[in-house]
Amino acid sequence: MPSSHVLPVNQDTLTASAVAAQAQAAVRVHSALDSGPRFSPLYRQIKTLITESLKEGQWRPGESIPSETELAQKFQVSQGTVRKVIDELASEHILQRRQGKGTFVATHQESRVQFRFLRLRPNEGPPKAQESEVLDCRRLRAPVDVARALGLKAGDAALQVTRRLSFGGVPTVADEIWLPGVAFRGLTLERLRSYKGPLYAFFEAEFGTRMIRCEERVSAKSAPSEVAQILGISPNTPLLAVERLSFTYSGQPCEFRRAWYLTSEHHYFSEFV
Amino acid sequence: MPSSHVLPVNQDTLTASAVAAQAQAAVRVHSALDSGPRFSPLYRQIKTLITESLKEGQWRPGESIPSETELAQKFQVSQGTVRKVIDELASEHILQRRQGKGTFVATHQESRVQFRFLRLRPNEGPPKAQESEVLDCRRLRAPVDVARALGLKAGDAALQVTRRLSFGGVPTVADEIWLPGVAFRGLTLERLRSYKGPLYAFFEAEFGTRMIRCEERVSAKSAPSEVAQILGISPNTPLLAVERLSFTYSGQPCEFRRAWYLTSEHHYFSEFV
DNA sequence: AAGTGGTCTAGACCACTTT
DNA sequence: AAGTGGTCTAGACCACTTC
Repeated sequence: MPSSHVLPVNQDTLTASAVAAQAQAAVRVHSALDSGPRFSPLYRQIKTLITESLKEGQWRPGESIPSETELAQKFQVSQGTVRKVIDELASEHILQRRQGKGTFVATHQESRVQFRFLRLRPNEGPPKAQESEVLDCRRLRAPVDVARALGLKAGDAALQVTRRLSFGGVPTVADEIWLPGVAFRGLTLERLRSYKGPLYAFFEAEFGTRMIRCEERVSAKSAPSEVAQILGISPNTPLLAVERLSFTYSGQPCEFRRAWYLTSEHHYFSEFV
Repeated sequence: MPSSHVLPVNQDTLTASAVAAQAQAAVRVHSALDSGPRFSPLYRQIKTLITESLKEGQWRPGESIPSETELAQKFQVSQGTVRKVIDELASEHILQRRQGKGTFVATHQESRVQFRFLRLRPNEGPPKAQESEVLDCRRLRAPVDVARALGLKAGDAALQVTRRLSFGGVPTVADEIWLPGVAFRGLTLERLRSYKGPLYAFFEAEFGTRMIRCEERVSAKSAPSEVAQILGISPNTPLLAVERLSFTYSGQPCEFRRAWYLTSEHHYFSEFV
């Protein structure tokens, strides 16, 4: 399995399928292990290859990837098979199709994306203007819980960013963001403050770390005094305590957030099907 | 082949209402040489027809729908077009495919489904056994806020169900469920208490109301005294206040819930991509 | 063996965008 | 006009389930 080339076709599986286009079964490499006839359909193999390319930054966020027909030729499969791959990646918000233009790598730069990860909505009226103040940014050794969340060893280098978010001038969120030190080498308070736009767009543009998925764990707690001070509220006000763990392409955790949401004028919105 | 991409009417194999719907779709001819009104692609028209059939209860939850080849014949399209429709409905959890067996109408009876709408997870360890106590069920006139949520007129008949949920014997959730009176005529405390299984399974089996999607709005509040009493906690304990609005096939709201979650040993889990 | 969903192909044409 | 994604077809074969 040559890892030297991601664009070139995986010789083992794909050229074989080209030769035996009619007899696909011949291509299906049953995983030589004894665990039964598990095979990977072509579109899965190709999805893996394309995901690898994205992981390695071969096509960067906002750029276009090759057309369906080009990819079909490259992988020696039909356009329909490539389509199925792109359909899936588009439904995962990893790629984005634009009819007549091409297929693009999704990015956090777009306005519609920014709202997908902002679950806080005003109880009434339209969304207010958001203001973000970076209070601090320091390089520390990862505490045990942070290290476990990020898949680091306790004591590894980590970055801690503290912020205050306000909506329409009202302080509403206080949070603490933890990042792995190695991936975010060179992050400073100044760079954070000078960047305009969403944090994830900053991460993706400046550090090549693209967040594609995240988990949140929410509970209700009384405001600790430090948090109450930041938000300008009285201690023991009930707040939402939101822990967010974000993941990048590879499924690697890339950010851990501990946030406090004031929900007197806002609420946390969640929809499911 | 119909180059106009309009469904033919096949009277034999369809119910009267389905035929009506189909005829309606057939009217949408691509009449325009110059950027006239948009017409739906075939698979959208077919998706609408199938959704209508589900709405009308032509195939009930848990039952199988006709095979892909049968549907393709009925609608006079290729199997691939039917596949695309079913793919979408399956991704929305409205249908469920089972290889070698057929395609089935999704149901709340299944264990894996029950967890999709239960966002409360233990902070540590595996999920504990859940116990549901129905405290009361009464027929009332809908208060203004409930009426607005459910799309009723204030004062319309409504049902109010109050419950207490416990996990591993620990009271954790107190909620109040509001249902439209007409759709749930005949619901009584006894029937609720005698039914084993998830509430949505009960609704779908006994009242033909299938919940397919819901929205939740979460905030942090101090426990009111009535709630504190039900949960056996001290008043003013911070709780999650969760308002849920559920929708049925047609997009019609069919349930409004006001719940209080104790999050000392549990948290509200949310994942997004 | 028959029936179901799952994968794949090759080719056609449509709609949209850019040149 | 050329290139892109979007829809649709007809047919093949595979994997899984049931009879």
